Amino acid sequence: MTDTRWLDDDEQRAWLRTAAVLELMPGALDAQLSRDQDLTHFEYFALASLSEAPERTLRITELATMTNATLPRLSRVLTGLEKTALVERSACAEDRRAKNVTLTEAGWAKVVAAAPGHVENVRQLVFDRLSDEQVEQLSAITEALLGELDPQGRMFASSR
Amino acid sequence: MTDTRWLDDDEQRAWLRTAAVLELMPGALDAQLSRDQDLTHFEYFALASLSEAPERTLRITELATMTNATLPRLSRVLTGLEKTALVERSACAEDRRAKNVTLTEAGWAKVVAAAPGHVENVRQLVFDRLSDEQVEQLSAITEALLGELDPQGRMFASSR
DNA sequence: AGGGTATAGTTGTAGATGCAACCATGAGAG
DNA sequence: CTCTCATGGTTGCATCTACAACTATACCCT
Repeated sequence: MTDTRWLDDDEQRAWLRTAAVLELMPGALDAQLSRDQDLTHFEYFALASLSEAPERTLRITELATMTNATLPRLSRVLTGLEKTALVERSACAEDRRAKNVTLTEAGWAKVVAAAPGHVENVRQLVFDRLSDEQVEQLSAITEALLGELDPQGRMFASSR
Repeated sequence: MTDTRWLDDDEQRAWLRTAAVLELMPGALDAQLSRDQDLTHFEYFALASLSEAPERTLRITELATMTNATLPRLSRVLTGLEKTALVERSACAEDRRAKNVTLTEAGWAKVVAAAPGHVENVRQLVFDRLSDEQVEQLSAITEALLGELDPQGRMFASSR
């Protein structure tokens, strides 16, 4: 048990602000999407992930990994999205334990409808306030953090 | 309704990474605290906020503002913390609608016990991976974001 | 004073989420 | 072959959270 290496003033300030952003941002993202499109940010992210997959289809487990969801959570969210006909579950030929989820036409239309408002929101919340230089810095910083948070790159299967 | 200003490649990359950090960090913070101290990050943050207040006491509403919690949520969390004798509620003399929450001795001891592990965790997750320059950049970036997310500085009553 | 409105806090209730238990299928060892 | 163990997915249950309704008190205006 060694002595604690406390945060110095700069680190302290950076952390307090980061923690505040961490606390506030999810609500800001959810607010716009649920107000305008009756979607949570998680649902949007899941639909968007499907929309970029080949055949707009993924294994449930694969989607869970990409969205950092537990399987039970995703299972119930999919049940909800199935009720509004945005996705469909189907059996998986290669592995009969598994299932595929596919984005329906209505689901695709939903993503297309939701994307502009979401992007506009992200712009207002983030990019309108940052210089080009800061965007680069943010990119490098978050990449470094993901080295610890997500060493396998689970949330970046497609984008790497 | 004007055309959407889509994100360019740099912005896209920065946002994907930022969204991933936003998704993963809360779990990483909660995991350490609940494993080692049987506290959620929210509970820790509330206790820590009380520990820095004058008399280790705050109005419930004030604490709710500082922690970005709704009043019902905070009310129930306080009930839990009261059960383990980490805080105490008491009537407020100046306004008989209001109540004060005070950190007990046991609550103070809990914060003292929890802080080193939490700081160590934040170090591993964040500062060990960033250069001094990047810490400064992160500070400036998050400050800019809070300008939109928290224009009143609600989460920074004490630290500004 | 008296009435209307706003604020502080708690509680009812419904929806979301995690953990653990469960069922079905697959993969490997003998 | 079949026994054992691992994996994919769903469901039960406990907990957490938000929204709305409610009580009590304060403030304001006449």
